[in-house]
Parts: sequence; C-alpha cells; structure tokens
Amino acid sequence: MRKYLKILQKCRLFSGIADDDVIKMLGCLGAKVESFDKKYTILPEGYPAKYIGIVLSGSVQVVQVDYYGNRSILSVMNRAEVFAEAFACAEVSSMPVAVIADEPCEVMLIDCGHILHICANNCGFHQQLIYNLMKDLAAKTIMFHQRIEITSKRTTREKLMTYLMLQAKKAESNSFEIPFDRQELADYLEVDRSGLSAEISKLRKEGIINNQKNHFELL
Amino acid sequence: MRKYLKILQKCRLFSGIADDDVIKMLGCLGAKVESFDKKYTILPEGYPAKYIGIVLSGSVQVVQVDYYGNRSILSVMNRAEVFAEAFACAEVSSMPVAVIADEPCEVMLIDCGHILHICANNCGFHQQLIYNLMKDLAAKTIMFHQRIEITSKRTTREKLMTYLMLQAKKAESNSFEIPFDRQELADYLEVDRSGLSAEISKLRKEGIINNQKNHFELL
DNA sequence: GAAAGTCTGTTGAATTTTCAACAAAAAGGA
DNA sequence: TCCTTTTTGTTGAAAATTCAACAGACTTTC
Repeated sequence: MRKYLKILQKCRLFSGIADDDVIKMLGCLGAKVESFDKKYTILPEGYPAKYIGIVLSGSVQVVQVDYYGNRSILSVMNRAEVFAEAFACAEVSSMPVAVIADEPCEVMLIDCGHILHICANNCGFHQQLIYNLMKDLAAKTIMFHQRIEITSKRTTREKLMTYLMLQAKKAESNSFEIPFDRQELADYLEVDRSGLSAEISKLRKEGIINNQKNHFELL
Repeated sequence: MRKYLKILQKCRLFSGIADDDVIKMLGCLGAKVESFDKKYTILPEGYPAKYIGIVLSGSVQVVQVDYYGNRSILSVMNRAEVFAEAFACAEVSSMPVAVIADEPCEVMLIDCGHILHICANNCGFHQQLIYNLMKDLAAKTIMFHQRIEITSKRTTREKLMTYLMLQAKKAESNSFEIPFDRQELADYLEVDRSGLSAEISKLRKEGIINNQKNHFELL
C-alpha cells in the first residue's frame, strides 16, 4: 500500500491524516487495489453499493444508461478523486449508476461498512475520515449544481458555451483541454452529437471559439 | 427552542441525539429561528454561504436564475429537511443558488462555522452532528442523481413521465399530489410551460394519466 | 360582489433538436 | 505501411421545443 501514499496524500478522503496512519487505516479498512482496462465496468448499475472508490491512476466515468440505451455522463473522476461514496454512505441497496474506466486505471476500493460503523480497533482517525467524507460529499453536491447550471440551458449552443466558460474558469486560462470526445461531451451536455459537432463548427466560423480536437480556446 | 423539538426529532441532522442534548446543542450552535412570507428570499444568490437551514414549517425552494432570467428549481425542501448545507460545509464564499419561501414558513438557521470547527465547549455531540451531515449530504447527492435521470430525457413527455413515475414510487401509490404548479413543474423539468401543459392534456386524452390541478394519477 | 390579477390550456409560427445516413479524417492493429 | 475501425463533421428531413398571444378558469383583494 505504501507505494500509493503519494497519490493518497492528495486525496480529500485522507486529508489531515499522517502517512503512517493512512497505511494503518487502509489495513484496518480492508482496502484493496484493482486494475482495469479502458471501458471496463468497474461497478455496474445494480451492483451492491458498498464500496467507496479512489482513483489511483487514470480516470473513471460515472454514467447512467436508460431503458432505451441513452447514456448520460454524470461526472469524470481523476487521480486522487473519490467515487461511489454517496451510494455507500447513504446505504442504498444497489448502485443507481455505473462506474466505468475512462482509460486504463488503478482503483482502490474500500468497503464502506468499515467506515460508517465504528471498527473494533476504534482507531482514532475514524472521526477524521467521517469529516473528510462530509467535506467530499459537500463538494460533490456543488459539482452537481454546476452540472445542472449547464444542462438547464435550453439550446446546444448555450449548454456548450456555459460548459466551456466553466472549464476556462477552472483552468484559469482561455485555452484548455476537455476530458471528453464528441460523443462523451454530448452525453455530458445531454444533447445530440451531430448537432453538437455542427454547433462547434458554427461557433468557430463566427470567431467565438477556436479548437482542434479536445483543445478549446475562448476568443 | 423546546417547542420545535417535535419537528427537530424528525430532522436527519439530529438523529441519534437525545432531546435534552439537542436543546443544549442549539444554544451552543447559536441557532436562530425566523419566519418568512410566501415568495420571500430567505438566502439570496451571492449571499455568504455560512448558514445551514432547517425547515420547521412550510417549505422552501432552492432555485437558480440565470443571466436571462430563466429559473431552474433545483429542489423543494419540506418540514424537517435541511437546506444550504452543501455550500456551508464546502466553505464556498457565496451561495451559487437562492433559497425562497415556497409558502409561509419558519426556518432555523445555524452558523455552520460552529459545526465544522470544534466548539469551545467541545460538546460530545459534535461528532454525531458531522456524521449526520455526512449522511444528509449523501442523500442529497442521490436526490440530484434522480433529478438528472429526469432532466436528461430529451422530450417533455419523457421528462414528465419519468418524474411522475418517481413521484408515484415515492408516494407508494399511483395517485399523488405534486408540490409544483405548472410553471414550477416546467422549471423543475427544464421545459417550456405551455408545451408542458399541452403534453399533460395529450397524455390525459390518450388515457395514460389522469389529473386535476396538482393531483395526478397513473393509469 | 365586482374588479384585478394569476394560473392554465390552446394554438400557430419560428426555431432548434433529433435522427439517419454518409464521407472524410484519425486512430489502432497486423 | 496497409487495412480496419472509430471518430468527427455535414446534411436534409422529421419531430419537438420554444415563444408569443390569448381566452377562460380560478384567486385574491377591496
């Protein structure tokens, strides 16, 4: 586990906990590490919702696929970020979404029961872990607010521009990469792919944006 | 404060805490109670995000209004439910949404700083409060997942039917009331009001639903 | 009880999205 | 490198949404 320390230090879940204690804690929590190929389903929809996941390398997508096969991408989680914690913490019986590998990745999985219900050893970092989970979930809620701000717009153009402006703000630059290909961006913005491609071309012709592939620039 | 105990017992924030301790805690946290008329803005967008709110009576709406005046209703919080906790817990500087009184209501406001940073008295319920907040935020996250499941649908009809089916499930009956008038329902589903009205009529003519005003029935 | 104001359903026109199909470009594999 | 597969951009037609306007029903106020 020690080789993952550098990443785990950056993870909100372990903030305020000393390295040695993190190691001890992982043993206590029964953490396990698994590797996945690109597009592999790490946690399928309907699966028991007991694991908290931490991205050690690569990135994962949280997706919802409806009855007709329409995909929504709810979020992308990168290195050192946590996923599936809401379902585990809320103790719902099964996952209402799936988590898939966005690229080849390593993931740490922790059975959340060990976190929610005080462990036999009663290790002193339990409280800090709960506090960190609370902060993490608050941040997630804000992330969803932002996503709703984007998808509540009525036209593809407005959704796209709202998204790009938020990305620029996040990157602190008018020039930035986005973590989606066209189909994925459409599934995140909840719009049609071909219409999205057309809108990107149009915005470029109008001199409002510039882009090549996943690199965008606001003019 | 004692007169609010009956409601506070039902509030997730105080679960697992004895009545007398809740009273003590409220003093320690500097909780205050305020009353608001219908449509009054309880917490405006841009306001410092330091208060956690608890609905004591009536209900409140969490709304987002964009540059052009388009309103999105993010959620409705009823008696004994908590609001604005995500922003306070994430310690963002200002509210990205507004909270308004859906009907005349009483609201308890607690400065979240007192919860996040251990109080001088170091009262023993602090940890339980953090735990409860974590559970509450996990439930909120799941609520947003559901809202996204609804609004990610592409047509007014699909959004409406997805919403109604979730409401029926929640009510455990095919016959139920919804907490929105037509404009509010449109602002929750992210669709046009007139188109929504038309779709409701259409579904009724097709014998798929029945409704009068806010009462709906799935056939 | 009358008047003013709000909410709802309806309609038609304009706008936008979705859908399907295809070709060009890019990426991946042998 | 060549071939196959995937991704992207384009297009036109069909479908759906939005917008504006209005009338009737319902509420609220005086």
